Amino acid sequence: MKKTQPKIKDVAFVAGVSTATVSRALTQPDRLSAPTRQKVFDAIHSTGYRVNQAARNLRTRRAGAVLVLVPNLGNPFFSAILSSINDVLAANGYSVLVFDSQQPGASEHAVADCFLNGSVDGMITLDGHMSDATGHALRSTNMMQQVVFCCEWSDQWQLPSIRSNNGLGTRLVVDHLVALGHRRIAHVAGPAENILAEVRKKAFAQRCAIHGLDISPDWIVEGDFSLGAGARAAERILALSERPTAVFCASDAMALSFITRCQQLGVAVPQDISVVGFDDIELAAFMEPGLTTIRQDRSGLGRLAAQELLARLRGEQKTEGAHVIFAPVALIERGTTAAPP
Amino acid sequence: MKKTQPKIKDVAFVAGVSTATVSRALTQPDRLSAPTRQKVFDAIHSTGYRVNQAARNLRTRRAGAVLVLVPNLGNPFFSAILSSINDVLAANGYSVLVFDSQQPGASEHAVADCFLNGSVDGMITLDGHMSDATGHALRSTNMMQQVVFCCEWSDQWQLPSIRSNNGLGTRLVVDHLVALGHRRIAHVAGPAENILAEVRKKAFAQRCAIHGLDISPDWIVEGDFSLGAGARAAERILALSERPTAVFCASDAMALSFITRCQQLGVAVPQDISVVGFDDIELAAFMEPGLTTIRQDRSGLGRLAAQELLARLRGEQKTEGAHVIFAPVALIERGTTAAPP
DNA sequence: TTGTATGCGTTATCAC
DNA sequence: GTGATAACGCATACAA
Repeated sequence: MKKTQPKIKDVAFVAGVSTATVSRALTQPDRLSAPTRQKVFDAIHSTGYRVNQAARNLRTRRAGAVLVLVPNLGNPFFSAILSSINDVLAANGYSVLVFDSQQPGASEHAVADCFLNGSVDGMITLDGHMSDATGHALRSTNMMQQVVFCCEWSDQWQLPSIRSNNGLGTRLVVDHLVALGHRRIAHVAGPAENILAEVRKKAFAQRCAIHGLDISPDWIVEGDFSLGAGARAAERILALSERPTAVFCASDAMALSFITRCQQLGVAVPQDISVVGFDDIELAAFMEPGLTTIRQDRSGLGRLAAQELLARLRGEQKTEGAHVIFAPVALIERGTTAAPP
Repeated sequence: MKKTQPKIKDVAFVAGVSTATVSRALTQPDRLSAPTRQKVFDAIHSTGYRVNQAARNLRTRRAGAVLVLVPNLGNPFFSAILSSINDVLAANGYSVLVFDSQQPGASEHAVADCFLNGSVDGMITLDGHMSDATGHALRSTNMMQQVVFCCEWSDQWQLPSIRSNNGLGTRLVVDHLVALGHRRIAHVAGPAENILAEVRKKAFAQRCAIHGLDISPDWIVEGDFSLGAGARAAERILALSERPTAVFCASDAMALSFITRCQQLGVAVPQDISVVGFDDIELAAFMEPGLTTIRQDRSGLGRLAAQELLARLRGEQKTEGAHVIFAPVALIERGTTAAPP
């Protein structure tokens, strides 16, 4: 148990050099001669020295930390992405600061504060909504270049965005169902204000139109991606006089509870009605029947977002405005889709 | 777009006071007269001043940040706890730094570094394993008092621990099954080196003994809490010549996939075999039949851990060593348990 | 109650 | 290639 943490001065004394040299050994080892460099490293080792981050941050005006804004940390879909973001950033020496954007109280200004007080070098946000407070804070600190959207995005702010190819995913779903012979397809959408819900719903309508399908307004049900929403949607859709033969749910969670409610109401999946999800959460492969769904590359989304941000933090990425990178999606055919009854 | 962030000196100039007064207005407003306090606040507002965290941290030798160590961020069970930890800490002005302890590369020493370089004031760990590197770093920085276990824990390090009452939960399960008439009960455990797995397995054996049940060694199957493990366990248990009539799975994930595999193998739940889980994840209520399980108070666990740590950071909590707080558990009876065939 | 002056531990700017 | 030294922005002991 040491009295106190050794400082750079102590290392310099032990190594018989100046503090400047020790500092250089840490940040730009090439600029030192081999022997002195070795002396310094030995001294660092023998003293057990670690740089004081606060002092370094103060001097360099950097934070060595990145803020990740997650809407609902409890949602496993997001936490998987957070995990891969964390991997990449940690491997590059950045700390990851997490904020839950859904949390009522602090978040509104807390995010802005992180930039204003310099405790963060950049941000990856999984939340397509960006508050004005945040936007202004980014402007006034010239931080707009160090913000990356991941999964969700906002057209209001012209920022780089890593996202799944939602349009393609939706088209794969419709094409798959049409190929099976379905002509009456329903859609359980996400919440109206959500960009993903909007894009998928629009792509769904367009693709149906291309196939010449008539989609009744009753067949478009608004949900919120949650388990509860899927169950409620099932009740509404199964009660319709003209019942669809297939349903495209905008999330696996809604698809799962949709199917459960069907079973409870005596409707067989896929014999009576086909169901497709979106996400390919791990459970999709472990239910019976397995869930046909669109796989999103969650770890890829996180990794790409982290790499894009890293490039910007290094000043490499010069592209201005909305730079969109699409992560691949794929249709995973399992047991919840079949030919219509 | 300002030229540069205003500093405390600028505020002092505008308010017509000294920098010390501005600093005091921020940290101990009571010690100022009402009028000067007002002047300072006005100046802060008009200049758009924000404290520079790095400078403050350097001066106060605090970080204003807490490290949360999560084994597998992608696991929804942990992320739900992380969420409530985050809520409490954020509300108290602490940033939350997240680390994935399962991640192969950095984590081993990265955690220790956080303490050694002073970038963190304390830690909540959801991982019962604490590396020696971390332990020594805690010792040498006198940080042992600012570490709290949550969910999992380690008897090796005498530290405060917030945990569910795993023993009670397990007893509730056994009693429930026995009350239904079961005498042959299997257990799908967690991985051998996991403290939760160990505690639940031991409690299971003890409670079965109290009820006079003979538990065949074949009926204890080691898993790893994952979906894959539940399916594998089902295959093994259903193949036994002397098949149990009920199974207690140490996690809901294993229970889910256990049930799915049963269905695939033509074994009906709960008619042929009863299944109980542990955790009460959200999905448990949205499957058919609903999963009988032990509810853990995830948000409570996180909240209590955060509060315990906050008290220690404030220096209030004087209790030394292993201070254990049990979060309540409850048996949630749903549809996967019934009388034996 | 308020102001003055110093130092927190580093890095960057000069010299040499 | 290396050393002396001045910031970085804030909080606090001490004076007033």
